[in-house]
Amino acid sequence: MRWSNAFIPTLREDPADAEAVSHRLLVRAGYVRQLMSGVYSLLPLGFRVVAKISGILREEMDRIGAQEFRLPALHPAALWQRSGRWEHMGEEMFRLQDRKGADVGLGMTHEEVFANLAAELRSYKQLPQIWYQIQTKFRDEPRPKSGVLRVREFTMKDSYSLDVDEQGLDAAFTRHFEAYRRIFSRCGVEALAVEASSGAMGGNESIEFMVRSDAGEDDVASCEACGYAANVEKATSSLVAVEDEAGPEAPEKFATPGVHSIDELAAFEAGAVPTRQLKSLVYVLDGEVRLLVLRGDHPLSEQKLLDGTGAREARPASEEEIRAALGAGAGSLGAVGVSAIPVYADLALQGRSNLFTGANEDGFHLRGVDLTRDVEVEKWLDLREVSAGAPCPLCDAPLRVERAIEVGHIFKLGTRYSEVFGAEVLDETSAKRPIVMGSYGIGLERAMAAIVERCHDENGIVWPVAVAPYEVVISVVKPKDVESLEAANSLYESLVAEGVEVLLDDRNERPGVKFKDADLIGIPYRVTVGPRGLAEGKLEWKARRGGESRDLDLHKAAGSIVETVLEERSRSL
RNA sequence: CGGGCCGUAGCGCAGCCUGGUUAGCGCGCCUGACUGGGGGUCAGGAGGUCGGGAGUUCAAAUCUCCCCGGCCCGACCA
Repeated sequence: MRWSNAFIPTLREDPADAEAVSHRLLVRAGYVRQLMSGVYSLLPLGFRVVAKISGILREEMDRIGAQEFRLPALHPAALWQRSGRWEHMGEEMFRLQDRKGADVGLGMTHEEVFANLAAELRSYKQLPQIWYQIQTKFRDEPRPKSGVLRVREFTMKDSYSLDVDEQGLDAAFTRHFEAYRRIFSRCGVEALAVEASSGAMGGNESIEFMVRSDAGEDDVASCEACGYAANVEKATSSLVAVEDEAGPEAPEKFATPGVHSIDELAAFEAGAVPTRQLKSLVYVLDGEVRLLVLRGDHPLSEQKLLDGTGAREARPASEEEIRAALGAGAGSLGAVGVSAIPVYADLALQGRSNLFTGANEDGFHLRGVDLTRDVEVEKWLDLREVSAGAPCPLCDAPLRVERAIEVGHIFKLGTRYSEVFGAEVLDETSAKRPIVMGSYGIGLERAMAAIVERCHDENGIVWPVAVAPYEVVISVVKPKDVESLEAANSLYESLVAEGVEVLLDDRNERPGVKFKDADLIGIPYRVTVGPRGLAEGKLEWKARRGGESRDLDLHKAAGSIVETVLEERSRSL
């Protein structure tokens, strides 16, 4: 491609509304443009990067024996009503009506459509199967953000495994796990595989692939010592045995005027450090009021609460609901003697005694509380969100907690969809068995943005060769110089003939502009052709990453460039 | 859905509070010249429903109301 004919609208300044690095750079370097909130156009450069990622995805899906489909984006309501997700997905699903007034939804994911097709499978002999597609998904996100990281319309590679039994699913899951490792490694980013909550997808096991970045929306706990890694929605820490000093025979009430928080009670002279306090939270789970108790310094993880109770919705109780349930306001709540509403306590509190908590009377607290003796705990649950430094559940080393972008997610779905859609096969004994499914996704534009988050410097993007829109850019310092232009053209032709992806910067621009643009758009290698070098029969070869450069002999340049590029390509296979 | 903020040329912004010539600036763009190894210089030029509508006023980018769109924080989110 000749730059003079290309549409690469680079901007000299950062776009005003871009915060995240990937957002800023992808817009500024001319890869994407916003059409409306959460909806982006991929410009030629962006499209080429996504096409590179798609290529890697197809190769790795092929490698595990997957077959590519192309499924509709337009789905009849009836399909989603069968799985119950027409209602369940709520406002996140884009909905419309056709001319006959029939309800139609835009596909957010394709479990339903694939399960519906899988109903044509008859025999275990036809299994296992892995089906996939690379297609546009629509989700009416409440808050699109960070450029192309969280959007309402995006491309996803979604695959689905179909097996007769759990062992088959385990095998398909493992194959995907390995394929995903290869995919992200080939894309040039380190993706951490972490245990995750399955959330609304159902199923019993899921692993997320996370790329560390401040622009991410998830927190990941990881242990350098043993390799444990989990989304904080799922992560636990080991329980440290605590020796509480002997307390009184029974809880003692004492006045705590003006004390309404853990911190205030810690600062109160008759108070106690947060680790000796109980945090009491009133929550409404699917309409039922519950009292949750955690250690004073432990934050509640709402996702764990949902996962642990099986509730679909959790919200903090209102001031009125709290008063109705416990007779006091938030800030003076406690679980001692509470029997009207069930108490769920965090596992970290088991066996603790001599603790401080609210007295369910405004302005009063209790000390000397013994969980076992004084509180009627209905369920002990893992409710706390782990924080940095907490001991690893496997080896007790301190955990790290970091922001990360979820670039891939693999799920064991089970038979939820196959049962509903009648996707059943006969096994060896002629018994009908629902197909056991798995579901595996990767967001392409998000992956592109995650790569940029990891691969950039102050001058712009620094693409890994495997996903770069072009592998080499030839910058012609003085295009009006006939000798320069001829040398550049002939190099360009030779490289193109060898299958190298080259961008020839033949624009009538100052060299500084060309260098800045080349750095900005992040092409891995740059060849500079100018009178100064040509006078000595040389071209300059420069790597974007690291910046090292060397002179190439004009007549041997093409060969050595081809060699380098091919070597770099093979490295990511 | 709650809170904060923004919409003026392709991009980045000023002007608005305190209404009043022809709405400015930088970058980019077009023409020409000089130039050419990290966003060059000079000369000339094009480009605006001031997000939309209604209102107040002799007069609205500026004041008022309604609407639309966008960004950030939170809630939410396979």
